[in-house]
Amino acid sequence: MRLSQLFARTWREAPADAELVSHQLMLRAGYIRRLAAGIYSYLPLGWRVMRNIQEIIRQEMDAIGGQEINMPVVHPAELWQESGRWYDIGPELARFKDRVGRDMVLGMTHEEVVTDLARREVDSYRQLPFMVYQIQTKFRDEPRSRGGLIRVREFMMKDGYSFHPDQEDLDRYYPSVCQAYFNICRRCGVDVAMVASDVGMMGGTGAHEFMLVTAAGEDTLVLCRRCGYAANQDVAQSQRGDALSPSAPLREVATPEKKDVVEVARFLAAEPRGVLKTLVVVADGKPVMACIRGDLEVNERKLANCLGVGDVRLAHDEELVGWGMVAGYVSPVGQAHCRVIADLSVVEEQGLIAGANREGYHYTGARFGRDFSTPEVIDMAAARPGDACVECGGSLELARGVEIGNTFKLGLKYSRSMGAHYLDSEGAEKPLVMGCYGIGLGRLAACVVESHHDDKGIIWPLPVAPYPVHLVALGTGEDVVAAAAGIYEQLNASGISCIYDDRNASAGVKFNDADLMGMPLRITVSKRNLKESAVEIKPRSAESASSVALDAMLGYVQDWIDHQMARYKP
RNA sequence: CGGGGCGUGGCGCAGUUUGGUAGCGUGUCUGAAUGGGGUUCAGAAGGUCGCAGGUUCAAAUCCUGUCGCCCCGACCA
Repeated sequence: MRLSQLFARTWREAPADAELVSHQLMLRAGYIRRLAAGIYSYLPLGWRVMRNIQEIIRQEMDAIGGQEINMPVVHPAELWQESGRWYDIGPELARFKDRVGRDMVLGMTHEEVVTDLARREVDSYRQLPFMVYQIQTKFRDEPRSRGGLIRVREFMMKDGYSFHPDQEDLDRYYPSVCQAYFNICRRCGVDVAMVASDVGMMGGTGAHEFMLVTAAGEDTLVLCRRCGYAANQDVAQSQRGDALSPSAPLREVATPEKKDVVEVARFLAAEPRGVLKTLVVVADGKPVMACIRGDLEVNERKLANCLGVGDVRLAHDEELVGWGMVAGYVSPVGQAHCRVIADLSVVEEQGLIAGANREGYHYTGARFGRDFSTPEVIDMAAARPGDACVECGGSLELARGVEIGNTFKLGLKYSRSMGAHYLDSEGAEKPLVMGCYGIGLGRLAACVVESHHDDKGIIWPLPVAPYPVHLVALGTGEDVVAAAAGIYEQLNASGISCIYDDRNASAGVKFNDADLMGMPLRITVSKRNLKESAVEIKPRSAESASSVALDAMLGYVQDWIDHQMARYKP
């Protein structure tokens, strides 16, 4: 491709509203252009990256028995009503009516459609298991898109769905998908962490996310360096430390104006961890007292999952009043009206400071099982850095991550609600057991850039680079132009695709654009080198260039490419 | 949806407080010189100042409304 003809231009400066490096560089180098909030076009260079990523994904999905299909973008609402998500999902599901007034949706994912396919096609255990996947555009009307390609509304996703006769078969297959995901990310040059994750709106029995660990990430991860434990904070477990509070009789003490944990603890000469923190949350419109040791925070996602509701929120002060509660002095001690749920951290404590359910007073010496109780003891604490790992006791760390892909054991959620059955070898009707597996391609591309750039531009790993070679002709002398054109032809004839900077521009402009666009190998043709019958070859990732004889050029490039590709081989 | 901010040639910005009919850098086009890290000189094109009302002799500037975009939060397969 001649750069003079390439449909894209580079920008010297990034638009002011692009914050992430990947966003800035992909805009500046002419890979993507924004059409609307969270909606992007891919220019030729960007699309070549996407096609490379697609091909890697296809190879890895095919390698684990995947069969590529393509499902519609537009779905009739009835399918989503059958699964229940028509009612469960809010405005991020784009809905519209067709010309005859029929409700339709834009597919944000394809469980319904693929389950519908499966129930029509599958009758017998002999057809199981199988996995189908597609690479296709999705639309989710996110409340807030951000970060360039990291969080968008319209996006290309690889979504795969596996169907199994039973849970054991899904459990057997699931690790091969995870391995394929590691392979995909490694071949794209992205180092990912597989973390246990929340099952979210998909429902199901287990899930993992594949995360690029980066400060630009939106999710909080809990990691143990010692044993490799890794989980999204929304499901992460941790040890809370031994109970310390001494046993004491329950006694009411005056704590005027002391409402929050820190104030109360200080007033009574105690530590925050000697206080029983009681949050009143609203779940399905009803109040629940969530009790946790004072030094810990509640993770609302974990709490909501334990309560079996979509989400919880803190109650407003007016709501508390309506329920006869006193803000700052709420407590499970001596009250019988409100559902109480307790974190594991409070069970062993012998004498905690707790609210007295009246203005200006707390109890000391409150003990679980004696002064208050609930059958609902759960893990709702947010893991903290430095907490002990539940697996090995090592010290946990917190990190941020970008979710590139996810894997879910869906189980029976859709086959039940949509009636997808098969007959087993005994002739008994059984529901299909499903897994589903997603990867965001644009997000993966952005993560490659986040992982591979310097202050001058992108540094593409060879397998995803739009072109392996960036050929630069310096000056407009006839000999240089002729030599460069010859090399261009030679590379093309050898199947090495190449971007050829044939513009009448100065060396600085060409080098800067080459660095910005980030092709792995740069070949420079100039009068200076031509005198030695040589060209200059420089890997984008290297500091300096090598002089290579003209007649050795092709072999050098081919060897370099082969050597690089070997690093990324599955 | 809550909080904050921004809309002025392709991109980055000034001008808005104190109304007087739009400017700088970069990019683009033409010509010339230059030719190893965004080179130089000369000339040129390109803007209903997001949109709609209103105030005024006069609005980028003041008022009202509206749309779009960004950041933080809520939300998120």
